[in-house]
Amino acid sequence: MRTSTDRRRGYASGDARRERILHIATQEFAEHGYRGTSLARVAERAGLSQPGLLHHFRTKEQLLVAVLELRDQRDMERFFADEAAGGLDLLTALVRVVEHNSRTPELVRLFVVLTSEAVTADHPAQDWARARYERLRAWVADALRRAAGAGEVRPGLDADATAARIIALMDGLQTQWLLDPDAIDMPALFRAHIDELLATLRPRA
Amino acid sequence: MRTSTDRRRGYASGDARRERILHIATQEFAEHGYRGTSLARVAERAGLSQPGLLHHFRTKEQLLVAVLELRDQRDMERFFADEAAGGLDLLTALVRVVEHNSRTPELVRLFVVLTSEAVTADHPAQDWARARYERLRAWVADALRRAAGAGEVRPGLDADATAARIIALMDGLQTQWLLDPDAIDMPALFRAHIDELLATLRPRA
DNA sequence: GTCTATATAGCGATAGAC
DNA sequence: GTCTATCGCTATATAGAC
Repeated sequence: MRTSTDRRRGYASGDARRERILHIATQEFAEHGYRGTSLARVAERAGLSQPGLLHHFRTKEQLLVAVLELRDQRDMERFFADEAAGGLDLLTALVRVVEHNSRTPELVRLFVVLTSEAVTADHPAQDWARARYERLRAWVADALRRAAGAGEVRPGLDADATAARIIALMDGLQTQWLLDPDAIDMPALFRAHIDELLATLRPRA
Repeated sequence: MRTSTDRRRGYASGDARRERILHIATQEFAEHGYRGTSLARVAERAGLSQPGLLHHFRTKEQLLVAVLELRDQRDMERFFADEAAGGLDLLTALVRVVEHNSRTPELVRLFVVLTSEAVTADHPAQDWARARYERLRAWVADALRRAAGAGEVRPGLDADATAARIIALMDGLQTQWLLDPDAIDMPALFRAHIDELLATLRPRA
């Protein structure tokens, strides 16, 4: 929460501190989950006291929400800066996303941990997780439908089902990969799936 | 921990109580994860005090281990009683597993929650989760290799990669399904994947 | 085998001074 | 905006009586 005094002064230090807190909180939530993360530890690593931290984020839950919002925003920027992939190009763009993910395990861990923690009772990230999946599925399904409309795809494809399965595969591979990175070549496995999918999707393939 | 006194008396009540504790602990771990579960609540629901609970399981971690061991054992019994599926029959058997899972959401939740919680730092279920995936992958991959040896499958199949992808899909669908059961028809989506896989696998398909 | 009582520690959040 | 001090609560685990 910025005050008008901050704003008059340019609020540089306030925003920098806020950013730093969010950065560290992201790491801690990824490492220990929401329940396993302690505000005192986040505060200590950010170089302020625990009540000092709660001056910027009134509750632990608000800190989590801020972390999730920042991540969603950054991911969107990253993807749409890459390209506005319509139709089947989206699938090869997703392969690049997975390749990028394999270089940032801590962010992958954040999503895996929080998404699954969210299926427990009364978890503050529940609505976020549900909405995120809905958005992802709709996004992939729409691209498939556009591809079908453009004749890139043989008719009879169930776009929603295919979208759900692509996302499920991405997620499932992430968990196996985080637990045993040497045994699981996540990008190769995902690429193989997309390649096979494209082979069956294309008309007269 | 049974004592010799229990054993002489037939230890009926002791074992029954132990079973009851494990049953309730399974539900609690599924609902709240390991970190979110309180021994006091498990004890209360089991009808004894919290130190009374710790008489049967010396630590919270040992209670978790006992729950996981019991689940693994029950699942094995269930599957191998169903049939000893070798070769490609295993894949249709997996479809039946997913159908069964869709009728026991709480057990699915247990695995989803604990497996993902296990990717956090210093989690007591980490070794269990890693070993379980290794076992599952080897099991599916071996069946695929047997199918290839019997000529059921066209040559050139990467059994390990295919196994990892099948399991990843099962897992990813579970998460989406738990968050939004009405939007995700988990068994149908998994069956569709297996059907397509079988179509590409069979020689001259 | 189970209890009460308690040790010990950590948690999130608030009050109020500066 | 940040601090110290503290409240109120919950947690796991132990001691010792019965």
